[in-house]
Amino acid sequence: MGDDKQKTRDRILDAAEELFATRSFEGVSVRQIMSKAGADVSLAYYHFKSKRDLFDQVMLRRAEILNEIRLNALIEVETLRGDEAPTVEEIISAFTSPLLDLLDREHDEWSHYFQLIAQINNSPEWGGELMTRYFDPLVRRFVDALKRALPDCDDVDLMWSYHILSGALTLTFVETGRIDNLSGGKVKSSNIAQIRDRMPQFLAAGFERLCKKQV
Amino acid sequence: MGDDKQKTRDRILDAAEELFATRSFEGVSVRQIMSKAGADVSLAYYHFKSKRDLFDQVMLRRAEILNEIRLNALIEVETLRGDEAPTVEEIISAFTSPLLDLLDREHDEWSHYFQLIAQINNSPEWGGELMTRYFDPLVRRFVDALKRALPDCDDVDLMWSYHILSGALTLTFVETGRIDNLSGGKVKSSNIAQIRDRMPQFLAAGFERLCKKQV
DNA sequence: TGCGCATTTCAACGAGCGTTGAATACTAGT
DNA sequence: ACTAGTATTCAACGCTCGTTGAAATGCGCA
Repeated sequence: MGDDKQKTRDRILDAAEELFATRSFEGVSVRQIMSKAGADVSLAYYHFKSKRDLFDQVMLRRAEILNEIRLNALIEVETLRGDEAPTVEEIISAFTSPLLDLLDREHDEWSHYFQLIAQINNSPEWGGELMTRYFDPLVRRFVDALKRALPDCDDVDLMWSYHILSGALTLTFVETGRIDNLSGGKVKSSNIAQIRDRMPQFLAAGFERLCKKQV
Repeated sequence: MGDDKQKTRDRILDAAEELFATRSFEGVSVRQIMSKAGADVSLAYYHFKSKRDLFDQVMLRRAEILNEIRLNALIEVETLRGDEAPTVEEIISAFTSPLLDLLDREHDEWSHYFQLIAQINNSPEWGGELMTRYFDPLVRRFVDALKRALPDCDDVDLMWSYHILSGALTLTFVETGRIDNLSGGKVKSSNIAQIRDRMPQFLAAGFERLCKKQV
């Protein structure tokens, strides 16, 4: 009955994903996860080696899908242009839009995972190792594309620009409602359509100003 | 001996600040904090009402200092200009540079606090309420200044631009070493001097492009 | 029907958690 | 030297934690 096995395992992963995302790794107990998953505590240790292993599997489950989608988006803009390099905005859009689209169109399935990413990306303890492990190859690929679009850009400028990009994208994943408050309700953090095109526009302008100044 | 009281209380706050910042609220026990502070467990409950109260006092201790420094920086660029509005870059710089300067010049004293800010800003559970409580008045003041510098800017563009700014600044607080890896060691996340001027330059370009497009 | 295996339940372990109350040490003012 | 009050220590509470081993269940196949 390998079908039920998959079903239970996935229910545990779903519950863990949501709770880890909203309350952090240490802020949630295995018992709370299994209670949300509707299964006995010890089943967690039948399907996973430990709480930490469960966490790693939560991370891994969607990372591969994500990397493939984003890589395809980059390849698409590159081949579309043929021999000449894509614009900075097109590259950035290939990096950010797949995520924002998933957050917009398949919100229930992806929002918790993105929140989890945001949390570990901003944690000194987890951020370095985990983000490197799961996303570095893809990021290098994008940085290379940006270097080709901005051939005269200094490495220091380029890397700090990417750093700003990364921070901006990350915060968008966590819908704290702060922007709703600050705008007096006129702007909603849940309205991803609003940020989808603005994000690459804003960031491309930054890249270009920083990289052009010493040409 | 009100002097020793202050000394012990501050040692507890220092230890708590560092541990909360690196391992999160739930990831650290009161016993671990007091062990680092070199004092008995129950002293935590003599100086503070609860673990949560200790956390709040850690947040509060530096928030007021920070708000004053940043407000003064804004007032300074405003009065320097006299009647005409400061440039977008000057306003952004007044918002970001005080923090980056503290991180650079008084690293040991401020780095843990900034890491803590980064962590709660990216937490859906804490981020909304705590950031609003401690920093919203100041943020509103800066957003108003930006509105004056960009009078034709749509509110939606302006708020999302601020959102990007906030995410970029936040991630800079947490030194995960990712940028070190990605750049092959050529760029160091600890080298705040490199980002100090690049951050406002980059972000001002973004604000201006987003806000000018529908004029 | 019964064997073998994957899945699930039940009960428990030692450890650490946040928190408290009572007892002790210290020190400033008389 | 005595007192008042602040600061610190000691021992313990009830509870939850992550994890485990053994027993029970369900199921495809002989």
